[in-house]
Amino acid sequence: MTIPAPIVLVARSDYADAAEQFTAVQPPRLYSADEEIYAQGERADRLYRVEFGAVRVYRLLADGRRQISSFHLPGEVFGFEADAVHHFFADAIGLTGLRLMPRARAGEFTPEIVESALRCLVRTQEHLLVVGRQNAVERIAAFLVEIAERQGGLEQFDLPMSRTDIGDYLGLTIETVSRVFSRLRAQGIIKLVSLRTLKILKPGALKSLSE
Amino acid sequence: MTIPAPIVLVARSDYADAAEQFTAVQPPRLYSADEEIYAQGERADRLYRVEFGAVRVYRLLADGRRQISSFHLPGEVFGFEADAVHHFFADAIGLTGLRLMPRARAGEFTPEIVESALRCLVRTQEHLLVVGRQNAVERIAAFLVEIAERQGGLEQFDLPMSRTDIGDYLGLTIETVSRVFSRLRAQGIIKLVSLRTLKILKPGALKSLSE
DNA sequence: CGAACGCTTGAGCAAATTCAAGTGCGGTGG
DNA sequence: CCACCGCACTTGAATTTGCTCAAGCGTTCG
Repeated sequence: MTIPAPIVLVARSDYADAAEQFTAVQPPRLYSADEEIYAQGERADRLYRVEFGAVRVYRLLADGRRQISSFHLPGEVFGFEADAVHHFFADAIGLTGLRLMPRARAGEFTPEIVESALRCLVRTQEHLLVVGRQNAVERIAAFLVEIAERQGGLEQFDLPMSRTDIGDYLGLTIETVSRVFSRLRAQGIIKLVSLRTLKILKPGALKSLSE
Repeated sequence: MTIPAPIVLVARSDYADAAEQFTAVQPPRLYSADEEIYAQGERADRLYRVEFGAVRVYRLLADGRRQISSFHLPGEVFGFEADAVHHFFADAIGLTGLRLMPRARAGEFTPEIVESALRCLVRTQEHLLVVGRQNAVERIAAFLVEIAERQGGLEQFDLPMSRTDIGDYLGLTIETVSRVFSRLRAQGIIKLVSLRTLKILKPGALKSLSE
């Protein structure tokens, strides 16, 4: 089969503006802890970039069960939707600063933004493997490895989110999260400097637990 | 805060070509049952549109556990990756025809393709809720509703995939899938015309089971 | 200083998995 | 055309994992 020539999208000079909208000197919009950024059913006409703090994107069942589909840390872009309406909720975990950027239709994306969306897709698909096929210990290990890497690969870092958030991200209850943390601590694999500050003592052991 | 003007990407005349590459008269490439379409680690330089048949996209753990992140039915586009390398496997479920389309970098997408990718993202995130927070009955019900809708909303339709595939999509074992099918059948909610042909007798009941 | 909230820990339980037989359908060959 | 074979699926029993319910701890904040 013959491969046709690549498809090329060419930008107008708006491109430069697009990049600037995120790096502009204007201050980010502030959100306090647990403040809603958007809700399911709302009009989806913006993208967001995390300046500082952390964000959870989630969906709810009628009876209140919650699944967090992603956390977003500084530098990351979120808010992608297939049509004009949000299918998810998003809110700030702690005090958070976001840069807002308008979006209209799908074609009106810069290459970097499309790339962000694709990274988000791949990450979500990878997360599905964790939630669908790994046990509690593997899920927590994978989570810790992921967060450590996303925070720059340091062995000590802060968990911006609560145990409840972690459970709702990994499809576990808060009690199971707590028990696994305790077990990893007992095995000398991690150390809880404080409730929300974690130190990875045996990175190799943690990685092998996450498969 | 002032909202900057929308970003607009303007296409060259290549745009028309892009649409044509999928609808061209040349025959689709054929894949036999279980034939690999791409593998993890391979170079990702194409997109695929299903002409007929069905495709599974999945990931494996070292010990062979598998998570299918998506099924793709006729009309759907798949093969999106964040960088130049595939993070997943894809293969044909039965005899399948695919139209191939080259892709290079993320910016080189038509609006329709970007839209496809975003739909894929939303669908994956929604699937995460099913796998992370719903029980076996709810998962199967949600799966059947989803497949029925994607096949045009008919009450009778074929399941292109095996029970093993369904289990690996929903994060369940094949035995649990089978037991739930039997239970739904005993309750008169579904009827198995044959092993792979299913009729939904009580669509309302099924939908309420899927939450 | 006290209350509230987030977290931890324990005991019992339920849901889904594992292991182990069977069953039946579809395909192949006599 | 029928019988047989193999594989996918079904069903059952025992086991395990994670959940529910409940109590206690400790930190933080008013």
